Amino acid sequence: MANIRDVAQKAGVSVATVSRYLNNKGYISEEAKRVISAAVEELNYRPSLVARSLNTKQAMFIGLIVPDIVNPFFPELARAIEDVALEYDYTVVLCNSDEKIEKEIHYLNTLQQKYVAGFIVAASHAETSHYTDLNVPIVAIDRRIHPSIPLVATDNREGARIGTEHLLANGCRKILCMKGPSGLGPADDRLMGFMDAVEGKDIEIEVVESPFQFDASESIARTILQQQSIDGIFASSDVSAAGAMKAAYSLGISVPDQLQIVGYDGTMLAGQLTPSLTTVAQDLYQIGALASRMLIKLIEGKELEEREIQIQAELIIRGTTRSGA
Amino acid sequence: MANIRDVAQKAGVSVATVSRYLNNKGYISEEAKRVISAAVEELNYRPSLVARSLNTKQAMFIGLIVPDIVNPFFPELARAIEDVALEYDYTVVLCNSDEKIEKEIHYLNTLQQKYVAGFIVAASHAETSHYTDLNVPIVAIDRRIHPSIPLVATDNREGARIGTEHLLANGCRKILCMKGPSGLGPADDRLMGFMDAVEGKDIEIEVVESPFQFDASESIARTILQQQSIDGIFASSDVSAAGAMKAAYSLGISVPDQLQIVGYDGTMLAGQLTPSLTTVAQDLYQIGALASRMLIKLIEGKELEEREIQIQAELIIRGTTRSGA
DNA sequence: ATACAATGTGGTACCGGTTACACATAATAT
DNA sequence: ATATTATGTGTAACCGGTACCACATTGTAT
Repeated sequence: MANIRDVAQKAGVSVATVSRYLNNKGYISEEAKRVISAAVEELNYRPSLVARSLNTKQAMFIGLIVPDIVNPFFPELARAIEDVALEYDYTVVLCNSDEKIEKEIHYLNTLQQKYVAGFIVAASHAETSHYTDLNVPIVAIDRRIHPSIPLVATDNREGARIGTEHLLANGCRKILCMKGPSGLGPADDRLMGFMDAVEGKDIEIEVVESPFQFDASESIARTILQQQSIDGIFASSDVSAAGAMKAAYSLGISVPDQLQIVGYDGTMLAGQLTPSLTTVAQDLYQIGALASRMLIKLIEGKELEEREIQIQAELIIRGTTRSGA
Repeated sequence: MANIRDVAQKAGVSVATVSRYLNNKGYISEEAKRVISAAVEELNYRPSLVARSLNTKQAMFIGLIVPDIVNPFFPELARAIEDVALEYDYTVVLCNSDEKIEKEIHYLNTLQQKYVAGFIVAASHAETSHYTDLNVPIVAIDRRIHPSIPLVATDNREGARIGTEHLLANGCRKILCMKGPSGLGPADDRLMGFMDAVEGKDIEIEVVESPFQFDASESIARTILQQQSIDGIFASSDVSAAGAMKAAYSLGISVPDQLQIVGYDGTMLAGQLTPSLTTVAQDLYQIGALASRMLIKLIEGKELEEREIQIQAELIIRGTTRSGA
């Protein structure tokens, strides 16, 4: 593989001139451009990005830390981030944290040793000091890490309110709220939104905590559906809603006739279920894309107009509630 | 940030000794180890992996090229690859190709400029010259790229045969095969397996090509279900099967009573559908893990015992066929 | 005519590691 | 006693770029 000195020699100029040509900075004559371009072509020269990074102390990639890419919430986010990164010639490193603090720290360290340009993180901890004293730009998605760290997320409280109102409007009178893990910002916010909607109304409610996992959600829902006559479920994630649908099915409870269900997130999964799931959709692609653009701005040293972006959640009415098809 | 010279100075030794210590190669006295270790500790020194890569011409990461991480087939694969990579201190770069040859080439080039250690690729093309003359190790998953490139995949023909036999055993007499895009190795193999199973039997069949996408699959299935009295569907992917389930539901055809459906892949999606989908499962995690281990062997210059690994596919009987729950 | 900017180019130190080579000493073999 | 090997360490070139600085030349303002 040819290096910059080979190119300089072949073109009959100095390496400094070649470097200027490659980076399009400083003065270069048209003549020099021509000979260098020809030499680059002839040698099929590609600059070593590693050597470049050693100087600039910045490699053209960004670290994406998510709990688990298998959770259908994250692939869409990852996809959007990758699309924007590609546009700016960045490359995305995928890191699964399993919500374990040691894994987060491991990746933070390792990637910094590789001169990563920045991080996008869907964190999961109250313990955040390892994020706040980083010397690399970072953007949080979905969950707030710390007031000092820019965030892109949806208005979870409002979204949950809208979703719950929909159940109410459809006549539900005994509603189960499957809230997410407590301590997790969005889960708490969604619970608040749920409460906002039911408060002061003549509605029976039941709240249960359920992880963002299918199997656990199914069994939790099954237990409750067996004991009580629930006519509406507001689930804090599509995965939990899917678990609830399965539980209802296995108990012979028909959806949406006897039981109406609203999910949250607007993942692909929601649309692929049968009947398809009414859900409070977050525009996951947009969240990812905005976070990515934000991070790149920070990397480039630009100022952010807004440090926190709230996306509106939108109710998508489908087959698990009665006003849907 | 401290560098190796700082450490050497603080420890009162040369940089060569520090380097030997860090890489655990060559002779180092216990005394030297102690003082260096102390200096490293005190300065909180982390070696620059970029500087290291510039020498070794190899960065500790591997490129993963998939058509689209949003397709539920790939996250599980990616997860497995990442887990194994982590074990060996590699880091995974996620690349979505959208099945476009230019994007594949772009990533191949860019990552080589970054001294990527190797690639794992779920390719999608007949055109493969850009893969074969790479000077970096590469392993194919799911789809064969070229006889010269190691492969980890399942026995698609056999898997499809087993899946189809199951429909036959359950009494289906008019079966629709939703095959994948032609030209794609696994899709063709699965069609062959389907034919193997129905050949010579008194069965009516119908074959239609359908992409691995939910919406398209749904509308294709709906059209055919409206026109013909199908009692069994063998779909070449879980996503297509999910589309077919939705189509049946919207036409008022009950699954599995009037129509039985078998999917393929064994993705999480299959288990989360209602009723849950009988599917020919590939052990996606294992495919990913094996491919990852294989690639790392190649990177380390070791010989492979086998250049092609076939995983057996396994039928998981669930709710969309009658012998299931 | 003189000063000063704009344009263009080259030499070389530097980023932070690795490693070939030289060299010294201690232990073992002949 | 001498040759040989094992152990331990340092010097400096090198990986392949970037960028500071010096230096020329040409154009323009005073």
